Amino acid sequence: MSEYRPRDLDRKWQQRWASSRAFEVDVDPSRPKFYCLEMFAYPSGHAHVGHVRNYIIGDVIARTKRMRGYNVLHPFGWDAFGLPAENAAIKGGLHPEVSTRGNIAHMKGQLQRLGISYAWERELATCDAEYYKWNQWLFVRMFEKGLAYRRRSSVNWCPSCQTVLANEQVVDGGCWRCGIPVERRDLEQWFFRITAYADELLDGTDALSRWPDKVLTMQRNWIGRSEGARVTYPLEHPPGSGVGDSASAIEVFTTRIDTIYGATFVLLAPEHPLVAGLAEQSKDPASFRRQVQAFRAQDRAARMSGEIEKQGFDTGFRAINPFTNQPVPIWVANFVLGEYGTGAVMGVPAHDQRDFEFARKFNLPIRVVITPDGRPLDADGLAEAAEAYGTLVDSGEYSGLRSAEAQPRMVAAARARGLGEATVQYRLKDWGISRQRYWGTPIPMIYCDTDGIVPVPDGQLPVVLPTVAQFTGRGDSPLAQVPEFVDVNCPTCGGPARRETDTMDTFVDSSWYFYRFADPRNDRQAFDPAVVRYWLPVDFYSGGVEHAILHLIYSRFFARVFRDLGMVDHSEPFTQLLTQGMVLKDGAVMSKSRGNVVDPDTMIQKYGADALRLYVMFVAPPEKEVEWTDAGLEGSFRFLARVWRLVDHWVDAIGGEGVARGDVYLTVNAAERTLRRKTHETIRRVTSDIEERQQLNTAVSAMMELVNELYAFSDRAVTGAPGRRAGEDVAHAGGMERRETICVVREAVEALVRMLAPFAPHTAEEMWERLGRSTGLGAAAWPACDADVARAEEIVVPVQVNGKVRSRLTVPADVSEQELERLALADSAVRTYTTGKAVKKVVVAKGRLVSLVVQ
RNA sequence: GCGGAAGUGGCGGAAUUGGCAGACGCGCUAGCCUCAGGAGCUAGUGGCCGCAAGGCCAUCGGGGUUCGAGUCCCCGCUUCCGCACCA
Repeated sequence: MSEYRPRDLDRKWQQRWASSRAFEVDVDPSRPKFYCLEMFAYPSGHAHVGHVRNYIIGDVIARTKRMRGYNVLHPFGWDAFGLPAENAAIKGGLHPEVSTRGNIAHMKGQLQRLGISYAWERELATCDAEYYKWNQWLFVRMFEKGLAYRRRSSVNWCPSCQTVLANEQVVDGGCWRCGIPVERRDLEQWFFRITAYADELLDGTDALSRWPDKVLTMQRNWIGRSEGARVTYPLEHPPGSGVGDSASAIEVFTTRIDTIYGATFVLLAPEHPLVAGLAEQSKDPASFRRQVQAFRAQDRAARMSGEIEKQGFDTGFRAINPFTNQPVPIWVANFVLGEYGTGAVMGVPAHDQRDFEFARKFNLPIRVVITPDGRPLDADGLAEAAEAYGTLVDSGEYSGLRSAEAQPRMVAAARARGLGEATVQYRLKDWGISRQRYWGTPIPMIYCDTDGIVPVPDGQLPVVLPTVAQFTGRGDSPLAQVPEFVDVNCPTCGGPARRETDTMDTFVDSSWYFYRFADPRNDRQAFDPAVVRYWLPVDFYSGGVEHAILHLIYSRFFARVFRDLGMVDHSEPFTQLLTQGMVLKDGAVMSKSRGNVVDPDTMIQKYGADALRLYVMFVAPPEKEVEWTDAGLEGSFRFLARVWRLVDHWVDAIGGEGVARGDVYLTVNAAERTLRRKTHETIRRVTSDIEERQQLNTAVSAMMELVNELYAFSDRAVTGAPGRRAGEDVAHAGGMERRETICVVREAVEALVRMLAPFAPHTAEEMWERLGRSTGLGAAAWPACDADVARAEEIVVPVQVNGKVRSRLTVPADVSEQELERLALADSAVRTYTTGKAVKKVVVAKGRLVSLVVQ
């Protein structure tokens, strides 16, 4: 009798996998490939069980696919650039390079102690020059294609992180990382033209059938495509001098041109370019500017608190509604967004709730021009705006048309007069990637007074991040303080020039790392297209839902950039996406500051890696949030020990390479037949739970059922009695079993050990070895389900009378509907409910149920 | 406010196509084994009534469709998530 000692097994098998390079793979066109990937990790120092859950999910998939005969690529790496390491350095700690390398070493050890089957020879870190060189190379390609460009614009600035943030990185008005409210700053920045792919990124979501709807919805909303029109409102009296001349009209964006006859004012965002000019020409420029300034200052605070009160003021100027030809007042309003559309809107109070509130507050006229249900609306009696589509009224020649008919005609009319055109507007904006920080990829650009902006020639890449000794945390780029870095000769004219000193957003690093994994040591290219063609796209990708927009939309963008560079031949990089739920402790997300982290190493020390792996898979479906409990982990440990004892009990009888002769199954008894059925049914369930349904929790419970069945069977086999007998110790089976019993049990135990391998690989490998199998649990080791065996020959069919189950019939599985009906009506328990009553209806669901209606 | 997902025993969860609600595990109870048990084995464990056989009720609440609803439809409540003046 041997004891289950997981810690010894962990060590033994982890060493063996490493020395045999068990998980390293190469391109092999003769085998189907499977690329299994978990989002790589930011090396924060310590992984807690919440992080680790994701890697276990991926590992179960990877190990299963490997056993199913796939050539499985399962790599891991480090999203190693980023602010926390640099911030720690500012606080007087270690250089980011040193702390990052140390954190990587520790976290890698944690993953290895979990027995995650990574191809570690492909490990990469984005802070390696061999990696970020290709960030720079790609940046230059994008610059050449006009996909990377520089412009001055108002950007999000995090005062705490001392850097610019992309729109995607602003959450609830605050920095995604530290939560501090962001400010607006005008800065020269590099942008990636992701909007060039807006339509494609949106349409592409339809094809992502194996992504969660939630993520697709979030991406669609983020892209925010809306179709409408730009319409020009000429100024009533174009100012005769100065700024006004070139800006003698206001262009608005609207999705509801059908309501334009109801436009009774025009609203400008405080940031609108025309505002300064109007202020200049106004009666009281100082007061005008003061009010604009108040709105702009307000914006920041308002973002945090949510709703702000609508405010505005009349500029005193008027514009001409191009459809009514009537002048309407121009107001500046705090709720009009400068960044969206044209920064100006037409105010249609009768049919837009915001305009309605604004008009009521400032006593602006309300004109009804749409009747939703044909019944006239009274402008004075409106309680809220009538936003629904309907039939146009009081709209000149368009009166009487439906909204949908009117819109294209009105756009065409505006266009004919040069006062408008149909446009599509996106919420998505170009991705600002400049960061005024040190610990990132240097942007490979040079500024020359003669030649302007010049990319670093490919031959001079990588632009290596210089070692900086002092981190001050001041608001300019640390690289600007390194003269040896900044001062450079212009690649074109050779004269003195300056390097760009900003670094790239780290989301650039993570937008293509999954390609590099296919060919991680290539020093001539970012990757060999032929190798990528074999491995990509990623078949299974899992990670946190917090990347639903950020990383996943950027990666989809990069895939298209590589495609248009001719380097990949797909558009979507991730075929299937799983967003795993978080692990909570005491009802809250684990975090160092809360002090509620569960350390995987502590758990491994106590129960072994396999118990931890199994518990995390068993506790809930992968995408659900779970609450950590130590008791649950103990339960999984008990299960593994139970399996261990089972194997221990049978090992002498079933061990060795003996192969069952096919005909032995012809003489099995009833108990043996039941066990065989359970075995094959379990294979079917576990296989589909892992591969198709990704319900890893029910895969585990199916195996638990098989173990329970094996225990019950062992009891019978031991005692020779048909039923279970309390007190019998299954550990003393002796060697007296029938040949049939041995074959059936061997079949069951072997299948069990194999199916357990993805979840509890160390325990399974050890048991497999103890069973005397010379080949390990490698390729093609997955058990096969015999559908004929899995199918029950007898089934129990419930009989309902008026919707209540009154009897159960045990019948052959292939019983006909007629026979089932006959048996049901003849059943004595059923008859007590049917005698003296009329059977009005009989419904037979073949093989499932009989339902009688009596009266 | 808009959009999405969800609501099932004491707890985590299962029910795959509209067909026996509560698989599996945790916890709890009892028996066995044991020097001992925080080990193991066996049995029980949604509620109510009943000695029992059995019956009734039960999947957030209320309606509906159906022979049959946790599952489909309508109304409402609650929770979580995302978006949040996007014109």
